Amino acid sequence: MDKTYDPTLAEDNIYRMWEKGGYFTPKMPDKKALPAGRRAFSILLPLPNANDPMHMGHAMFVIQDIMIRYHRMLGDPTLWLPGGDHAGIETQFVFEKKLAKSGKSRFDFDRETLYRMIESFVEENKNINRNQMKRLGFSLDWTRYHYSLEPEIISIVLTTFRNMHADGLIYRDERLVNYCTKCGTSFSDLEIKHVEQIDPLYYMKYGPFVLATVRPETKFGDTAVAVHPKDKRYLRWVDKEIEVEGLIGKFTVKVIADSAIDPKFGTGVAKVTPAHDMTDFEIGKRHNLAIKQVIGFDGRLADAAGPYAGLKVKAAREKVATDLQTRGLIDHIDNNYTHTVGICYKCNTVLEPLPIPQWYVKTKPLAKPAIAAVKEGKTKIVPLKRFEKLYFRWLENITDWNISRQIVWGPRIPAWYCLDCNPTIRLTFLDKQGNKINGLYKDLQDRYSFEEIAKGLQNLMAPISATYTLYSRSCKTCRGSHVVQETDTFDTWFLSSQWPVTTLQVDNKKDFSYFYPTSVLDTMWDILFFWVARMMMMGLYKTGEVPFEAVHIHSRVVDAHGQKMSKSRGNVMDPIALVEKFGADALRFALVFGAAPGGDIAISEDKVRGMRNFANKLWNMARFIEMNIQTSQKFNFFENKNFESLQNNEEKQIINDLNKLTAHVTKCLDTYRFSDAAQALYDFAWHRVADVYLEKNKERFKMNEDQSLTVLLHVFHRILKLLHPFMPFITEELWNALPRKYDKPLIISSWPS
RNA sequence: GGGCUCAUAGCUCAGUUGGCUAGAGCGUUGCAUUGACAUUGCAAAGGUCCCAGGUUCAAAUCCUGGUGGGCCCACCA
Repeated sequence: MDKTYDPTLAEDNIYRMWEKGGYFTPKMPDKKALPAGRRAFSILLPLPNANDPMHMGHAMFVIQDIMIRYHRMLGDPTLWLPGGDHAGIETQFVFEKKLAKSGKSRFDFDRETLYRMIESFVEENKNINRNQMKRLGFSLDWTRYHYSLEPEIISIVLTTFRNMHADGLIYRDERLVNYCTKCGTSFSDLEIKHVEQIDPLYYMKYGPFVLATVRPETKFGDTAVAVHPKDKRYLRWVDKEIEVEGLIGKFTVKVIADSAIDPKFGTGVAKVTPAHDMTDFEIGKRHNLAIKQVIGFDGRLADAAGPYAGLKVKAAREKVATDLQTRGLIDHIDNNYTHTVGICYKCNTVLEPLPIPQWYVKTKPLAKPAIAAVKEGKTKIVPLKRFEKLYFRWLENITDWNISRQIVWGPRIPAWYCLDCNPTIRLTFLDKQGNKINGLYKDLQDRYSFEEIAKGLQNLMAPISATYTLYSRSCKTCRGSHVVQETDTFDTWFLSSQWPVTTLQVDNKKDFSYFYPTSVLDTMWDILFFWVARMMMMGLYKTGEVPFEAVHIHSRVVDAHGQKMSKSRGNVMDPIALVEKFGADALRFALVFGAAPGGDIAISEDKVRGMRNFANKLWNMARFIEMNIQTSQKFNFFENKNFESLQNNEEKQIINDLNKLTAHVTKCLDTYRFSDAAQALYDFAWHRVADVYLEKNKERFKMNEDQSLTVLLHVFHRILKLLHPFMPFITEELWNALPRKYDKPLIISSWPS
C-alpha cells in the first residue's frame, strides 16, 4: 500500500466493479419470503434537469445513497431509481439564451423546428450529470433510468389528464394570469417572485374624484370606479354614472361599491381595470363589468390606447403621467410609495396580469386527502414539525393550478380545436416565406391553406367558448379534419408530480406493486410545494395510496460564510472539482458532517480537506494493520461473536465501545440523524481507535500475536462496514486490501448488529 | 400585512423529550516527530450559550417581552 490514499485511482475501478456486479439492481424475492423485519426499501432520486450539470444541491443526494446503502446491507430489497427531467421552461430558457447569442429568438421558428432543436440540445447534455452522479458513488439502479419525455411516460401522464378531465378536475377558464411578456408565457402562482420597490403614486383627477394609482397607463381599460360600501364620503355617488376626462376624450363609467376597497388607502376611491389587475378582475366579476384589455401579450399598449398604442408599459406610464400633468389632471404625486410587485423568476421582468384562457387543475378535492394522509401519519414529514406546518398551510389555502405554459418544450395539452367550428381562434404562424402572420382563423382562411397554417404554427389562442375534443384528430361535430392541437404545453410539474407512479409503472407493473409507496422522499424545502405536495395529491389521486411513507428534508448547501451559493454572488462550488481534488468520500463526508436536517450546511474547501485527511487516516490504519500481518497468517475471525472470553482489559473495552458505536450508528440511521452517525464514526475511528487503542497497544501488535490482531481486524472491519454508506469508495478499497472472512464486496456485506 | 425560523468559541455550526465540568470541524499558539499517517501526534488559548424578566431543585435547552438576522406566504389600487 502507498503512503497516502489516492482516491482518483481507486474510485473509478470500484464504481465499475459495483456496476458490473449488478449490486445496484435489487433482487425482488416474494415479499412473503423476506426474513422477519425486512421489507422493500425504495427512494426515487429527485430528478435533476436533464441538461444541467451537477451542482452542490445534487451532491446532497448523498443522504439518499447513505440510506440506500444502509438498507442494502440490512438485506432489504433496495431500489434507488434515477431519472432526468425535461424541465420545460427552465430548459427552454437556457436554450433561448443560447439562441440569443447567435442573434435568433424562439419566434424565428415554427414549433416543430424549435422543439427538435431543444431536443437535440438536451440529448447532448443528458449524460453529463449521470456520469457526475457516478463520480460521487451514487448507487443508483441505472438499468431503471427514466427520462420525463419518454413516450411511455407521457402516455401515462396524458391518461391522468384524461381521467382528471372526466372527473371534472380539469377545466379551461379565462382569468388574469401572471404573464411574462419577455418569456412569453404565463406562470402558476407558485412561480411568482415578489419584490419590494418604490414607484410614484399618482393622485389623479377622475371626474368628481381624486384617486390614487401607480398605473395611470391602464386608465384606458377602466370600466368602473369603486368605493367602499360604507364610506360616507362617497355614498351619494354609488350607482351613478360619472363623466371622466381622459387623454383620448371623455368617457363615462359607473361608480360601484365593493368591500375590497380600503377606505384608508389613498382617497378611498379606486379606478377599476378588470383586465390588468387581480383585485379589479375579482371586483369586475362581482359587478359584471366589461373586461377591456389595453395591454397586449407583447407588453405594449393596444390600439384601444389611441396614440399611446405600441408603447411599452413603462414608457406609456411615463408619457401618460406627463400628459395628464400638462392637462392639469394630476392632483399630486407621492414619490415615496413602497409596494411589492410580482416579477418573473427567470428574467426578473415585472409580470403583467393579463386575461388569457388557460387550463386549470381543480386542487381543493386533491388537497384534502393529501392533508389527511399526513395528519394520519401515512406520510411522515421529517425531521421538523415546521415543515408540516408549511405543508398544511399551503394545501389548506391552495388555489387552482394553472398548468398551461406558452412554450414548446414539453408535451402539448391533448386537446384539439376544430377551426371550422371555432373560426375566432387566434393563430400565430410563419408562412411559407417565413413571415410571421397573426390573426383570427376566419380572417386568414381565404389566404392560407390549413396545411400551411398547421405547418408553421407557433401559437394559438382559443376563446374560452371554443369547443375541443380530447385525443381526436377529427372534429366530432362537423367531422372535418381542420383540427389543431392546443399549443399550450404542460407545466413541467404536472409531469413530475406523477413521477412516483410513472417511473414504477412504465416498465412493468411489478415494480409498482413491489416498491410503491416508496419509503423515503429526500429533498430540500424549496420544492416542498412545487413537487412534494403535488406528488402527494397526484399520487393519492392516481393510486389511492401515498407516494412515499416519509419525506426527509435535507440541508441546503451554503458557502463557508453561510451564504447561499449563486452565480451572481460568485460563490458557487463545483462538486466534481472537489471530488477530483479530495476524493468523493471526502466530499460526501463533508456534506453530512455537521449538517442539521432542514437547516444549512456550510461547505468550504478547508472542510473537505479535513475530511480527506480522515480518509487518509483510515488508509494508514489499514497500512499499519497490514504491516503487522504476515501473509501466511491464518486468522480466527470473530465476526459476529461476542468476544466474551477476552481476558485483556484493553480488548474487552474496545469491543465494548465498538458494540456501543454499532448500536448508536444504527439508531442514528434509522432516525435520519446522519450527522450524528458520521461524527460518532469519525470520533471513534480517529480518536478512540487510532489515537488511543493503536498507540497503547503498538508493542503487542508488533509481536504479531494472533489474538490481538484478530481483535484489531474485527474492530477495523466493523468500522469499514459502519462507514461504508458514508464513504463507500475507501471502505470498499480497504475491505479488499485486508484479509477477511467473506469474499464478497463490502457493498453487499451484512450490516452488523 | 400574515407566518415560520435563527441568535452557542476567530469562522461555519452541533447540542434528540431541561441534568453541561457547553462540544465538533476549520483556524490560532507552543512542543514533538527519520518509527501507519506532516493529509501526523501531544498540549494550549479561546464562550456573561443576543438582552431583560419568569417557571424549576436544576435552563444554552421551557414561557413572556425586546433587539438583530434569514426565509416563506400575500390580488391593497
